[in-house]
Amino acid sequence: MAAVGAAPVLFYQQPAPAAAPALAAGDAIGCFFSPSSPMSSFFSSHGHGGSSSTAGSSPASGFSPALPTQPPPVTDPAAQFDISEYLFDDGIFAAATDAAAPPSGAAVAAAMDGVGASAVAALGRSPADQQQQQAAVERPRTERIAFRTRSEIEILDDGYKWRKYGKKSVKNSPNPRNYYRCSTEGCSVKKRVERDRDDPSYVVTTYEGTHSHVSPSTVYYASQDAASGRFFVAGTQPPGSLH
DNA sequence: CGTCTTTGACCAGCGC
DNA sequence: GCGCTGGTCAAAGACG
Repeated sequence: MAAVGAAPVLFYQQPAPAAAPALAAGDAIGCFFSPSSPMSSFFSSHGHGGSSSTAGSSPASGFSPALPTQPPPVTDPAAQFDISEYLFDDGIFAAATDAAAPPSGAAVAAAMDGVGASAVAALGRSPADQQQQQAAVERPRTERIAFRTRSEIEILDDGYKWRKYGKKSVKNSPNPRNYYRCSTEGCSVKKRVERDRDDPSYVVTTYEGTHSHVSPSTVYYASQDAASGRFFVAGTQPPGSLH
């Protein structure tokens, strides 16, 4: 399991672009969120990663395990945050800050793939919320996953380009909920962002659906220096377009 | 000028 | 049927 690469596993699905080209010995291809992205820091710093399936099946699954484990540090203090809880399709938050082993990339991918009971994540903790969650479970399944993060900023840069399309005040919460849609043409992924009603220092981000494209800021590593072990960034295009 | 945000209106689902 | 609530639409304005 790669230390990075959770991002494409989470947010990428078929149809895939052109298959990755054959690699020379020592080559490695990987990706992670934008170097300036706090999300990249999250995924790599926890050391859990993405798929390890055969290269070439899709850019989302063809990453070598031999990847750098630490992207450039996030220097903007306002952009730094602590991931606190993951929310999977059973609607249960799993603490991450104290957990020795946060959920694996495979587990997250499974949640995003809708594998499991409901594929619906509800944020409720009160009885009323649980009723809402029950209702949500009975609605048509949607790939949805939520993160509860401690952050000063609400908009966590996950590498994708989002367009805000709505803002709504939510019952029992003093904080409005913001609605975003992936601005890439043909991609219907949505996300909701709101401050936690109990602790405004936390931001609850809920992703719905899977991207039909790679992240615009995905970084691909084209080669690895044998002596230093460092990777060379090839660009922001899928491996198949590098030649 | 193109893109994005804002914000009020509208719609659908649900409970009573 | 009615009201409440969450989610979405779309026009207008802001911004680079």
